[in-house]
Amino acid sequence: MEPHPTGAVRPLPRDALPCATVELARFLLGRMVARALPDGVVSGRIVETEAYLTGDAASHAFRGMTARNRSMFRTRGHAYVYLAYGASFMLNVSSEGEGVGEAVLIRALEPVGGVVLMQRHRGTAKLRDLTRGPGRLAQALRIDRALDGLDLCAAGPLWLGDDGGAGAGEIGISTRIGITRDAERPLRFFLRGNPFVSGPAALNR
DNA sequence: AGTGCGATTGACT
DNA sequence: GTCAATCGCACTA
Repeated sequence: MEPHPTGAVRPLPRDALPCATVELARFLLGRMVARALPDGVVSGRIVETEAYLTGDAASHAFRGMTARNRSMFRTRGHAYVYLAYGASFMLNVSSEGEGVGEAVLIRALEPVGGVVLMQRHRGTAKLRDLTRGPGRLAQALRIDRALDGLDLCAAGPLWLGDDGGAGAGEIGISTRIGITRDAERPLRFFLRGNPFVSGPAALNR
């Protein structure tokens, strides 16, 4: 199917999302994230994800539910947004059922719609610097803690979508980036060869 | 109440 | 390639 001519991003209904976290992380590759703002809609294609699982020492939910991570425990398709290193917001999609603390981190997008807006938000014109990395894409889409807990399966300020474009392509797998505990698990997924994937080249093969 | 530490980024050598 | 900024949060006492 061709991308919709107007660039519209149809929301993905919840029952289209795989329940299992690793399956969801792979499923989301090639799908869209769309953000509605007063000046227009900004969107990008997901090219890199990571899974955070139950019993995973790298996960924020490892020690149970807290005020920060409670959105991870919602049923699949809800936003878990948190601030990392005091400066960068991270967008996750909750997975599994209500009460299970698992999620998929969106690590990189390929810019699709509203590039001029993204350039303004990021303070750079360079396409490759707009949404390569979880903190960068959050800034490009103006995602912050106010969106934590949002349902991403319906049109609203932020949603997951399918524009009918780009089939996923070949999926690469590696260890996750920037963690120290449970660092050897192959839970990072990316579209091989896509220039908007973050991380060191050695992990992108 | 105090402390240590990040699911990162951008500036710099 | 190296490295410091920055602050909310979870943990200790």
